[in-house]
Amino acid sequence: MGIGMSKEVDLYQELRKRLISNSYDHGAKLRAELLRKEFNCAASTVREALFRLAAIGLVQFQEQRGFRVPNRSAKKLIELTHFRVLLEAEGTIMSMRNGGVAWVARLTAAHHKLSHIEKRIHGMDDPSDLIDIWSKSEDEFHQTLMSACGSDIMYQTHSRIYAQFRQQLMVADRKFNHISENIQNHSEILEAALSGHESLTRAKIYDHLKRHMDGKTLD
Amino acid sequence: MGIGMSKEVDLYQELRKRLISNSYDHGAKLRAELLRKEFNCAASTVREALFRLAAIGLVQFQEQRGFRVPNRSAKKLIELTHFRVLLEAEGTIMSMRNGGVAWVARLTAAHHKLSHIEKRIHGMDDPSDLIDIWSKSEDEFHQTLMSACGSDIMYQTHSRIYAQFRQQLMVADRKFNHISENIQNHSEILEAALSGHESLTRAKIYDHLKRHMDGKTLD
DNA sequence: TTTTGATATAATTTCGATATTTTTTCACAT
DNA sequence: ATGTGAAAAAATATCGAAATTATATCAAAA
Repeated sequence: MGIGMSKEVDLYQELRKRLISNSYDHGAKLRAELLRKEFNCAASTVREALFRLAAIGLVQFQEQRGFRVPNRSAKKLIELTHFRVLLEAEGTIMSMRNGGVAWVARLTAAHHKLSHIEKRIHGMDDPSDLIDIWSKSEDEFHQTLMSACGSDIMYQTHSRIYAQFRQQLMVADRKFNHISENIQNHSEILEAALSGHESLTRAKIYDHLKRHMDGKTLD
Repeated sequence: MGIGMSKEVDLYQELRKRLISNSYDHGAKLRAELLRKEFNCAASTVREALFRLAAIGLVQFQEQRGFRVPNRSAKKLIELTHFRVLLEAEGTIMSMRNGGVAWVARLTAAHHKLSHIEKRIHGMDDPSDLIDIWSKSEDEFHQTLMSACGSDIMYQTHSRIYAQFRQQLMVADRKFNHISENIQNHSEILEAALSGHESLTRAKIYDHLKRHMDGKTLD
């Protein structure tokens, strides 16, 4: 537990991790009472943490009916993918215009890290130990794309949408069935962004995500 | 007070109204203790309502430092305007593709209502009594533009951004200094949308909002 | 005068309990 | 069997107070 961190922050962070990594069944109720016992705190503390998670769309809140893990659906995944493409394409293009060398450096570094991990995963039988680290790296790469767009509000929105997108993805996809495709995609996005070609960049971001647009990448 | 409405919902709705209509100074602290007295409820009830308002960006929350009304700034207004144009243009085009006659009917009706009010305002010396009703109508018109886009997530995001945008606007703008411009803009957006011309529609939405992109429409 | 640190004050966060609402259970009637 | 409604159980929402943390005050030292 970090210094200055309130109990709620711990709760929030822990639950956030669980929700994004699909530790809970979709649609499952998040009972304040159970969490209260597990985390050894008051019910209202749990409640607050859940409200904050509802704020970013990772849990669903219903008046007088508590909190639950959002249900997964093809429709939702398609919507999230669409929106993510829009935000990420627009944000990346803005970063290309405003980011300068500093951004290029950060992006190259983030890609290098991600690419390294993805290549290791590619040659493994059981890469499940690397899920967490890959997860963080891919997150970082996509966030870096947005990071120089100059708009806090777009950056934050993208980060919410990305989290919800990940929450919707099926387990099978986390087994790296498309790893070689992904390696290719990430490289092409980097190349396009560095070349300064805006519509090409937009197209490469779309290519990377288009396979989620038919809703087949769900459970 | 509506039936089945919890205390918190009342609080939430009331505070939301105040925040959007700029009843509080920007940057002002929202002390749970004061609100508790005013609404005759517990501090944690206030706290929850404030968390939910923070979720949609209408109040700012800081760990161990409570809640405050977000500060206004040119940067923020410019960001919000940019993002709103992106969302509203994209959403309207999606509505044009998917909405069909039902959407066209709803949009025409919403515009008719708005246009009627705006014309009344145009001929008045002191239109301050009409602020609330105009506010609702303009909200409805812009929401209707998005309403058939087929993406809940984009619709909800737009509605958040719109609320934050309105929160940022200066008082002077609420005195209808640009009313004749607005009447023109709204008509042109409607026309473009009905004509099915996508890039024209995009341009008209941009035209409607571009005057906020220099940050001069602040206090 | 400015800075530092101790103390007092005020605000926020957490708590455990109570009140309210929803959901489940089960006897009874259709 | 099926549906209805009352009672019990479980879950959620609200409360008032206690514990924690930040902020203001002010005296002493640089």
